[in-house]
Amino acid sequence: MLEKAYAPDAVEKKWVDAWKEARLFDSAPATDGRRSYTVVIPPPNVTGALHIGHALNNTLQDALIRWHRLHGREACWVPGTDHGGIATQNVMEKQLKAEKLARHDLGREKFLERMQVWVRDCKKTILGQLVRLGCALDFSREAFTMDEVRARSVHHAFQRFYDEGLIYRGSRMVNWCVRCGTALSDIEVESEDRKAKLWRLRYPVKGKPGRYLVVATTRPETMLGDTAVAVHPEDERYKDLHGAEVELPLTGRTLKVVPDAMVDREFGTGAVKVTPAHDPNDYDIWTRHKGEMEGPRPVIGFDGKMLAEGVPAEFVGLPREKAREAVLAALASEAAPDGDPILAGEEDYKHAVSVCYRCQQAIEPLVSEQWFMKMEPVAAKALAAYDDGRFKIYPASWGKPYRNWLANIQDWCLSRQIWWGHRIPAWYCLSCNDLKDKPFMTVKGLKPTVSAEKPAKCAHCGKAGGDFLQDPDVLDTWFSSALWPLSVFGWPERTKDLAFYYPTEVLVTGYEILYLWVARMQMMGLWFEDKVPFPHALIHGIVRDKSGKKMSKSLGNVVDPLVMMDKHGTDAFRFAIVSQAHPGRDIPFAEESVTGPRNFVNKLWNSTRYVLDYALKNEPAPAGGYPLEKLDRAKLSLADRWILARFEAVTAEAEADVAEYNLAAAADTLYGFLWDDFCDWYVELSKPALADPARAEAAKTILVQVLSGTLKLLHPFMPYVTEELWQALKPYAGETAAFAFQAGAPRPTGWKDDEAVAQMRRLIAAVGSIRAIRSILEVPPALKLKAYFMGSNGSAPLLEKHADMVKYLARLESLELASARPPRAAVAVAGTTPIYLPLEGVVEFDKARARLEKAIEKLGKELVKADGMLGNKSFLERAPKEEVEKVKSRRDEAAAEQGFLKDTLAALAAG
RNA sequence: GGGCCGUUAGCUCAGCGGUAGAGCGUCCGCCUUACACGCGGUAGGUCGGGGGUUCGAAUCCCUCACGGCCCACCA
Repeated sequence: MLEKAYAPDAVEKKWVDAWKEARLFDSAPATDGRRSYTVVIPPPNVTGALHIGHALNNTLQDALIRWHRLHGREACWVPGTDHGGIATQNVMEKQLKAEKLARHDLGREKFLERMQVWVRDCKKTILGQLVRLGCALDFSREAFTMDEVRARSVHHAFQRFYDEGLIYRGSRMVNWCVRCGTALSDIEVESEDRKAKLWRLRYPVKGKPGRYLVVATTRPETMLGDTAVAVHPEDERYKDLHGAEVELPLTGRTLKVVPDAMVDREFGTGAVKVTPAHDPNDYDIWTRHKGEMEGPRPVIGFDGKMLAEGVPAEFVGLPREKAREAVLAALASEAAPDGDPILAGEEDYKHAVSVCYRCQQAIEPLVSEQWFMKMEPVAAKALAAYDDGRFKIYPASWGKPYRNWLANIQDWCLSRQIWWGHRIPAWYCLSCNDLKDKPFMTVKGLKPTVSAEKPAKCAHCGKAGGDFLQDPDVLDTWFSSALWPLSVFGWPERTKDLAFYYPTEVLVTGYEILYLWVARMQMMGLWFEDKVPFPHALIHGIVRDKSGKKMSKSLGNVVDPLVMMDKHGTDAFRFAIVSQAHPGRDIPFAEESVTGPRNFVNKLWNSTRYVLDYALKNEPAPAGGYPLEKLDRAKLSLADRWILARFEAVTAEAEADVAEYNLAAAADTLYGFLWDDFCDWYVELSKPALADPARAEAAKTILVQVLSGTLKLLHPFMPYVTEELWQALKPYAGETAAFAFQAGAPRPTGWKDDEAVAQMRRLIAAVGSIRAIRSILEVPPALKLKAYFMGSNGSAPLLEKHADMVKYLARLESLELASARPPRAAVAVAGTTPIYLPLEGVVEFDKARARLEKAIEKLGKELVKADGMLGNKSFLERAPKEEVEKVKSRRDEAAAEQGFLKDTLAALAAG
């Protein structure tokens, strides 16, 4: 016997333990021909606890895994975590900072040791949260992007790309994060609108006294590194200055004036100072005018401070921001030859600043030596896979941006100057490479030997057993993430797992990492295995706070999933987020949104209590339970046939929704079925049926089977409560599986029955109509009324046949056929058939009038509309016949009902 | 500067070519023996504006407005 109320805590704990004990979610390659259904988790970074976005992401995956396991696939959901590169290193650096330490105080080795300890704890937290959320993960397969197996995958991939000439070392302008101390790839840079100033600087033109070239800049400190001034080739104002020279203030250096079409004549002064060492555009200008101007002159170092070389002593060593102030001060006091200051103006200006996606600090573009990967050939494969439909994105609207990104792909900067990550498997023979006291980033022409271990001999000089230095940098964390669907199955080894589980089925993730991760997995999978790693990607939105703002610690609007689970139960919380996860939409999460689902859990609980305690009276289950197969269709009641048909239809609907990854729609469909169809109508109608020995057996069977079937369909969304309830129903349902997970989905029963559905719909409407009248006219709820219907066609035969049902549901004393309209009666309708409710002495008629008039008016509008359509020749000729029929019957019903209401009104007035 | 998404009941959102829906909230009435985390009923929308296609448009096309996101080298 079930407790009176559902207690989530105890039940959840019970099943977590039982599932674990049974190793329920462990998977092995099937040998009986069953297909795999594989999902690899987007490995959370080991940066701390999971947030509500993870809860959404993993609930969706869990629902898919459980759904397809119920449908007979060999489901395998691979858990794991990501080492998380810069993000994780930053977490550790913050901890160190609290201890007044920097990573260099510890040294690389000690630092990494500490990281390992942190990672161990963090994994435990994360995996514990996933378990709590109910995730059906195969923990025997837990992987980490930096464990030994994954390291082999990474080294192998690097080696192959290097051998194929796709990975190379080169000098480029890269996005440098001064705070994180590392280069970043282009997609790790975000742009942020910031308030700034636009300053005007006057550069004196050489040989033309009194002539100045005025440049506009947001970064005056970089003027120290200027090597040219650019103007538009067609700009009349400056045509005479092409090839002229200007003097760079504060330094006395000479700059060339170069014409370049990139310059916008409308913006600023139409003249641009060119700093090829610190601006990507300027760098490009230099590449176009190499013979005409000096190349990059770096003035800002990797630490963000002004360099010594070529910088006036007063600025040397100043951080960028301070240097800006100092340079501005100097330019304001520095007089040009005409006596006026060099600094000629300042205006407010808002513009996009490139910032680091991990620390939001302004990016400093710097030229350095880094490892890059040439992406075009790899992207071409992914592009082809997308175009020919081997890879599909849900919702499809993400396809265009995805495609666009691949089509315009840039080389990928792979190396990071941090310690936490896969060390780049490149070694430098000290005979071939002069590395004495030089930062690798500045050494040109290095000759690497690529190898996971210290190489036996140099690939360049062939010297064996020499001294080698391993590249100090690590790989972009996304490089190992990109290999995830391969590496978790042991690739490049030809493992049985790889053969059975790869390619995986679907990748579920948020759109913020579509390029960073999804696209790269596609590229890697196609390049190495010639197969898409997953044919489908389900791209969900971001969970925001209830006002639509992004959740963030600094805003203090973060919702902790654990707290939600504690307060409302895991199932209610899961159902709340899934029902809001409409394809392609962000989710504004309000805690109140868990209330409905919590009530639904309660509803499920009590429906099952009804079936067990009330319908089955807690009697022991007969051998084999109450199978549907034993039902004699000819003996079923209308309600029986109706609920079975509805169940069949709803099952198909939910299946179609899930096939399109529209889990919110599936959840909604099942919610509505259980609550409205099953509880509000079938359960109510089963009460008199159970009291009737001729019908009791069928009612019991249908209650048990439909409810347990619905529980199985809901199990992917709310695993705990459905497990608990399904277990209780199991013997009655005649099921033998140990857990709901293994119980199999409801099979089609063949109970399609359009007639029953149509008839039931009619009777439900009739009951609704009677109830409405009772309620509006304030008939005391407990009072049973007499009712009469008339006619021999329309719904009359149906009412006659199912008078008991209507009587029970509408609280009628009697429902009989009458030959004449009873006096002083209100009227309800069943289609075109009137149901009269004599109300003499029961209510005050005045109250009914206003309401009747309103209803008559409303029906009048409907009639006008329907008549308009039916009077329209084009409609009659061109619309499908069934549509015309629909309108006709709608018109007839409205006309009939309006007639009854008018009669009623007249009758009331007469009284 | 491109591209995408959104604008539907008081709130949060479904629906996306055939009479406007759900949940929550409102209001009225009910402790009717599974459930007051409940039951029954009720009010509330010219589906952002304007054009067009169609027998018919919230749903398709164009355009405008207002939000939001993504991409892009305007100093």
